[in-house]
Amino acid sequence: MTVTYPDGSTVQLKKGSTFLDAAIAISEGFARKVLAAKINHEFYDLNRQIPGDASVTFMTFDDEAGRKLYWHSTAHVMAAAVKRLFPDAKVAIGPAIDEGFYYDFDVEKPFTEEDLEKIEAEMKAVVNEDSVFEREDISRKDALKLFTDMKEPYKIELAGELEDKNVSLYRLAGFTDLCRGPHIPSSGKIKAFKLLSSAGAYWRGDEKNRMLQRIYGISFPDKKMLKERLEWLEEVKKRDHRILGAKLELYSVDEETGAGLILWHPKGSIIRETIENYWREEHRKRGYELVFTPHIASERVYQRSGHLENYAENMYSPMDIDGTPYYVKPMNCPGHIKIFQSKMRSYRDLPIRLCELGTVYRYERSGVLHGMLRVRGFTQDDSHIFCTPEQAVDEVIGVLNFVVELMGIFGYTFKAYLSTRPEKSLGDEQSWESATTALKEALKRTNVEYELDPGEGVFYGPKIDIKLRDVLGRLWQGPTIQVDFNLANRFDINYIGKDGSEHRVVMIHRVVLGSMERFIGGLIEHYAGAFPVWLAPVQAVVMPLTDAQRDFAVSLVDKMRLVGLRVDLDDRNEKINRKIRDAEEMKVPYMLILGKREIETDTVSLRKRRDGDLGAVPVEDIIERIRVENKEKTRD
RNA sequence: GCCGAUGUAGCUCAGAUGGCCAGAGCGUCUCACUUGUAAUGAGAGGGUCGGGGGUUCGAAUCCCUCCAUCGGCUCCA
Repeated sequence: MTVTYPDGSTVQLKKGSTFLDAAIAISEGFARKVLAAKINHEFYDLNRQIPGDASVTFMTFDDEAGRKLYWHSTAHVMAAAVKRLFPDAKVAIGPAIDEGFYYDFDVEKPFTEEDLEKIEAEMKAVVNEDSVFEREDISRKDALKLFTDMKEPYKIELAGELEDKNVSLYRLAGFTDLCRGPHIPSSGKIKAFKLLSSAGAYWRGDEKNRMLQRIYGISFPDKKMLKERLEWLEEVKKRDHRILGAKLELYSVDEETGAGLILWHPKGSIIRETIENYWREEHRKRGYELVFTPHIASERVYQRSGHLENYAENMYSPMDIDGTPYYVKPMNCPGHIKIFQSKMRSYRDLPIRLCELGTVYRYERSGVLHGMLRVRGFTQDDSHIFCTPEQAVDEVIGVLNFVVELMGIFGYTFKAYLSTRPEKSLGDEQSWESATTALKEALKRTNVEYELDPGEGVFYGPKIDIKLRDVLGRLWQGPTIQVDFNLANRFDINYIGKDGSEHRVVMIHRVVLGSMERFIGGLIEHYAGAFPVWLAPVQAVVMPLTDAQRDFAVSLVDKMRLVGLRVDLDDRNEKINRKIRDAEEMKVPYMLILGKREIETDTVSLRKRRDGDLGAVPVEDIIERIRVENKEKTRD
């Protein structure tokens, strides 16, 4: 038979040859790397026979599919180890995830740290045995009987739901699992792995179900890769905004004040204020109008908006004002709508772009709170654009261009997702169709690449989600652009058209930063606390060597502050080494060292954080340098 | 909310099996030193041992309960 490789070359193999044979035909070395094979979109284990003439693609750890099956296979190894150590454990599911794998088990007692170590040791044994993954195709009926005999209720449930008449089983080291496959040929292919954590997880993610114990892990074909991965995790830990936020005195959360409520300290406030000022400027430039709306509103408006119907579980209990219940606002939309409706609007007035740094409060379950990233009170950089249907595409384009520019300033790249109509949703098919088309058109015309996220839209309209990629390659929820039919209808938001009659507006809801809390929390990690000059709470510290330079230092600080720079004086009775160390620890971009020599020559010894000594520089040049970076928003 | 872990000075952490006034380093304050590119030295002050309740002659240590934090599940700006 003829096997065709992806590059178009072919090889003749005798009938009954396996995929491994086809890989060996390329080279022994390549065959060692190959994990599984694919014909069209169907995956095959390497030891399976090639069904006939075919175009075969091989998967290795270098491609995503290969990594996933490698990790998934490691999950099997882990399950085999767990079953050996805990024969009563019931197995649930064990998929690969973006970075690694997990397996859920139903056990009497949650796993402890020591258990994980034991499981790791047992996994090593399974790997050393170089156990082969054996596939068996059986009827669904037989599978059900098998898992009933094995007393594996979760597998019975899963097998019972499969549509196919036949299902596949995989056996490894005495452990039999219901699994579609494919797998790596044998457990010996796993060269390096580590179990990372265990935690409770509901069966099928539903809190009404029993809680299982999930173990997370990661594996690699090379010890070095595991080491790099563990170092990466260390780096993530070092950048944790909760640690850096405290160390750099940016914010705190206080138990007595309440969980999930951010206290912005002076240094954190400077960062926020700087971003907010920039944000306001950029919005005015683009024809947005800034507004303020109240923090509380009567229940009537939330009845009308539908929040009490659809969003009540995220809203706090009302307070009584003269017999009427009032709610703390969970969203800014009603306020903006009321401003729009305060007078008749002509098509000539549109688009109207109202924006607000609006602080909202939402109930979040205690277990989900997380530093600045998940809080109960936060300020959204919110905007609602009211426009005609014809203007919608251009408005979305405007927002996308805005996003591109703004995210570039912070050094983020991003990925866009278009979420379409979910099952539970409002509005007619035509509205959804035209709004989704408008979003697509805008993405196309701005050359923003996107992925489709079918059925992931909000109930009131389709949306574009933009995920930011930080320096460590992690994705963060960023800007969102949503078309909202619901509110436009509920509030009956109209404009007078050319024809003199009323028409429904198109309402576009969007945030660019998301919320100040989440955005800045993310920025802390993105920059590892070392904010660029324009955002740094302290841009420079002036350090006199001895008291003799103190007066000169004070006048230098004053001079720099006068031109708007954020400068501190470190005139503590400490050695210069100490002052430098402390400023480096606080991630201050510039250190200005003043000694006798400098004063004589009207220079300052300039030191850049992380880079070190830059030598003596005339005072004016230093001021200019920092001013330029401040103005240009230069990143390190 | 659920599962597990954790909570000792401003910070990082010691304090087996319950037993004299609860310790260290860093930071803070005071004094000395007047300093040349990542921690000068000495001294002093600082703790309801997360809150409440209980067991005990005696609790930071054991039990109950609440709160918060951390890792997840679910959800989300």
